[in-house]
Amino acid sequence: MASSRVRLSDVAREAGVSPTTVSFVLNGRCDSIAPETQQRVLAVAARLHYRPHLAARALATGRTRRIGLILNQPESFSTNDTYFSEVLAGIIRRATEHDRNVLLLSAHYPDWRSLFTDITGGAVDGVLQISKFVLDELTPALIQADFPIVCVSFKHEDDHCLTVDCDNEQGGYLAARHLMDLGHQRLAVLYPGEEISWGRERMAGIQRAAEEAGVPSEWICALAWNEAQMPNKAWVLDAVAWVQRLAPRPTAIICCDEVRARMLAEMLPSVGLTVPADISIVSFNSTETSARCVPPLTSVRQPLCDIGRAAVDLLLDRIQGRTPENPVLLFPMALDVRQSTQAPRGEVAPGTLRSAPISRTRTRL
Amino acid sequence: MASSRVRLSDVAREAGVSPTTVSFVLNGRCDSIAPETQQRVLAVAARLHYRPHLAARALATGRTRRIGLILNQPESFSTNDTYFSEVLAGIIRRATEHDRNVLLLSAHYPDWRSLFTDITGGAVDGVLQISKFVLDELTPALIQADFPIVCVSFKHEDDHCLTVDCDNEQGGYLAARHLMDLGHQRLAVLYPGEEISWGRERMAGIQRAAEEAGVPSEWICALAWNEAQMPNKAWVLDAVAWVQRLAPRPTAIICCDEVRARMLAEMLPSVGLTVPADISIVSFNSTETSARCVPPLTSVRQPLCDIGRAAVDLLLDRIQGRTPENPVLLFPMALDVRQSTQAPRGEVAPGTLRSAPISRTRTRL
DNA sequence: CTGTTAGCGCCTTCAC
DNA sequence: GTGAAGGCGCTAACAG
Repeated sequence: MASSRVRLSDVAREAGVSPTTVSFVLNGRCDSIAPETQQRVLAVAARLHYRPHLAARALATGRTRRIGLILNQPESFSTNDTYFSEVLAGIIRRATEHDRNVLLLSAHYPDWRSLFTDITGGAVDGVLQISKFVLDELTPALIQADFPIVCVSFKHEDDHCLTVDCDNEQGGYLAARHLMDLGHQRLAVLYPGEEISWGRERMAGIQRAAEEAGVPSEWICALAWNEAQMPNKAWVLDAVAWVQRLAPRPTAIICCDEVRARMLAEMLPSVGLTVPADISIVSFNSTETSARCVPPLTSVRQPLCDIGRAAVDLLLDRIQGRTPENPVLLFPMALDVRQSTQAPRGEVAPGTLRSAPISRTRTRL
Repeated sequence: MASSRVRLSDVAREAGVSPTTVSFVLNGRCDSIAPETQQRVLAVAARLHYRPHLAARALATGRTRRIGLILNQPESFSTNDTYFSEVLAGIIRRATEHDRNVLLLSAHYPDWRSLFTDITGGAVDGVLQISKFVLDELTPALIQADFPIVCVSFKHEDDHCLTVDCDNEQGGYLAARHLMDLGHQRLAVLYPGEEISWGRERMAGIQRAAEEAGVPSEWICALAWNEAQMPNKAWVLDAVAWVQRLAPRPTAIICCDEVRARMLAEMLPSVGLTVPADISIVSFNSTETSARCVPPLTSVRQPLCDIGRAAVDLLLDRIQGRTPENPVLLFPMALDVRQSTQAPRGEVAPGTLRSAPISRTRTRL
């Protein structure tokens, strides 16, 4: 049974029409085809269990109806960092709605060139890249080759590049502003450094809040991690030691990564610092990871699922040649206040700092 | 620039050889080609930035070098159930090692037929299916079409079907045995019912442990959830109420799902039951989800990443026509004892039950 | 050891 | 409204 594949021509012959007609009917180009003929073709196709051969179609049309998702590392999934998973869920759902499939492209390719070769060799019509890539050569190469690409949650140097991201500057501002409203003035910031766009931007927001509150910028101390590494306990331990060494000790920590924030919350008590009594913590992303910490972490939320969906939309537009008026799409962030933040003890009471109400409208630079 | 794609024939012409030669060189069939010619071809290909067109190759060879992963629901990722993510990480890594890509196939297709059409229409060379499918028609259809498929973490009716799974019966046994060794005799079991293979099997293991310990099977009470639904609080609340109504009340709960187990641990205190003082909990999977509960959950672990890897290996073998001697690959489970289990108060002391040491070698039926 | 040739299955611009 | 014909880029027999 099922000896050889049923082809378009088989359907045509069986229905007594030409291949063209069948192709037209099956691809919706049926404006110019007798309704009766359409019915017949459809019926025959169904009866024969005709299934178009995707590779043949792709060869003929130059389109695969597939989009690629570049993974910096397979562990992206297993860090218990649901950030990635939630964005992915949005991507998959939207892609499916558009009748597109998602091809996972692992950066664990032997080298970036072979990945580049596959991508531009017709594996997919376009790619989504989440997070700054470990293989720094790939992105510029794709952009230069004019291959459709959308950067998700990070900004490429080239402003021209399609991007979906959050307003990280605002996020940083929200976090710092919340703390300063509570009376905190000396802050420790844990972040991926200035190389990573969201690290840089969040820090900028934090500094804007400090300025606004009249807090000297030297009171904001920052420690950077290596974003190429997965979160690990050793680094967080070092960070804790670093915080302890600071004099005067900061009364609050802003940690730009959820997994590390949780580790932090777990480790601080063991060095005698109770959260939030002795030290407050603000985290980012606000997925369940934050909510389920002990104590539940105050966290800056971003609409992860929407980001995934928007990225797909943008990419498909680009693939179809439509250039959006604005290449960079920014989503707003919001603060989820939980139990990891409170006023510092014996510090300046809230309200004495010079600052405008947090709900004030702000302008993006 | 980059006007039109560089083709194989371009390389051939430029190198002064035939397309065949180029094809051979580029595909490793170079046993029969002068080393010098090879060098020349390779050099030209590199100079011209030649990149083979994947669709064309797929059309000619009938192979895509892609494997599909059928997702029952995009939410698979975002339930904070790292189970799926960890298996996926294994899959991706192994696939990449074999120079294969993973195509995500969402069950959110309009209907299972269109998914079937894509799959058998040459989108992928074979598929991995994790968890029993919501669309029950797809799997049998693929199997009947003799399309390469590997079932991961569930068993299809057809024993013939390639499967990678854990020894769930053993897992159930380990969980129950641990509790009974502690002195528990009345157990509540939360599971997906007998329809789901791992539910059925774990329950069988639990009952074997009960038998072995001389515990009457009526003392093991089970409540089934609907596996087609994502874990939700309402169900867990009902489950808690159900446990409370049982008389005599069980002293321990075995919950076959990690997310629900965590919810359980969170809700029980609110009805006056302390874990583990009043009631013990054993969970499954033992990912970070279990470890980070309050209290950390005793849990039955399975080698999730290895399962993913093994599934890929099995599928690729099948695709290449190699039929493994044993279609079903079972991984052993192990028990991670944490803080959610302890001896019941005022119950029979450990040791009085008739049972062999847990380390005893056991035979699979 | 290398070149010639004939598809792989579908799409699509043209005439009819 | 429908059919004929060429081509998408690569592979793999089969000669030579």
